[in-house]
Amino acid sequence: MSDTTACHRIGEAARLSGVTAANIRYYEKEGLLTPGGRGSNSYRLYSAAEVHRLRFIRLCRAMDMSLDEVRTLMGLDLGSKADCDAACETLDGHLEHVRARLRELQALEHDLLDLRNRCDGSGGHCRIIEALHAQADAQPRGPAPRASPKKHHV
Amino acid sequence: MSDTTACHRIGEAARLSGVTAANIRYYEKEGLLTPGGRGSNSYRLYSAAEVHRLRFIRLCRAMDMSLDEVRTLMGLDLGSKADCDAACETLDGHLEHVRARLRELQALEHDLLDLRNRCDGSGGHCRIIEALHAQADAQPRGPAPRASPKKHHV
DNA sequence: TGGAAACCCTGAAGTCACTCGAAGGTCAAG
DNA sequence: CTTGACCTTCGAGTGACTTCAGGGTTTCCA
Repeated sequence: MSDTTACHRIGEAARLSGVTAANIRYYEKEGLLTPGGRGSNSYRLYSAAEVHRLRFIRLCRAMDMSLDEVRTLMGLDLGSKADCDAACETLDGHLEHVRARLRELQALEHDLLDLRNRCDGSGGHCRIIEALHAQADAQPRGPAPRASPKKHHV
Repeated sequence: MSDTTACHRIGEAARLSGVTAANIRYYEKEGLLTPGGRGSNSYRLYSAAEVHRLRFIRLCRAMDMSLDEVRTLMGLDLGSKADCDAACETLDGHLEHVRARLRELQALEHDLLDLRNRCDGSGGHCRIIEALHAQADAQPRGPAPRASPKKHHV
């Protein structure tokens, strides 16, 4: 099952998978897709299996995995115990990362609301900017305040 | 109060503000910091006020604002009604963005957990990869699944 | 006093995951 | 025969950094 079913051009593959055409070319360049067949006009052609692969990638990306993680995941063998462990590990790492970010954002929302509530919109002088400055002063000096200035992706 | 109190070198300013030295230079290059005084050795020197400004930036970044938003916010005048409105608008837009991201991440966590629970670690064959493939197949074809492949920053 | 470690400088390039633009080739409908 | 939708490549741009190369300076300890 390689090129017998290769029938979609890139635009159609894009519509079917939800990945833009430009992005599909990018994934190919990045080695997430093996450069499949081409028509006589040198247009790229995609089989249903390749569209599936694209959808798989999009799904992983929607889950905020890095392309590296996706590459790892896609290289795994369903039957192997070692590969199962690898998949679990990837997922666990990922889950932790998502949760950390979730905690950060919740704290963030709280802070932002707090800040927002300082302005009654009545035209009296604005306490928002004032408050931000005060907070900056109040920060003791710790290495990261609460939402760490992202070093990780996302 | 300009250079009478300019006493910290970049490393110390970094420690005091929680912004790395390289990052401080970057902010200066980006115009978020006015290029303050230099010592006879051409080392940058930072006053307490400048350290404060750095902390302010870090706080905003920790709240996931873009440097552009920070620039806007820093240019505002505390007394002006128009500027107060601008601050509120920035904050509101920002709050909405944080909340949207929060919703996405919650859905994400759910999906990841779901996926993770498919592997009991018992050594039977791994259902995680299988499940991902199945999901990719099940995806109807919509333009974005749930967590939109980020076009916004963060 | 000497020399190593720790600090500072600049400018340029690398990172990630795209996104956009220019300049062109191909194809079906009207 | 032209119009417009599609496809091709390559190169550059985005944001917010980080890292590197190749130097100069300062500080500390023996």
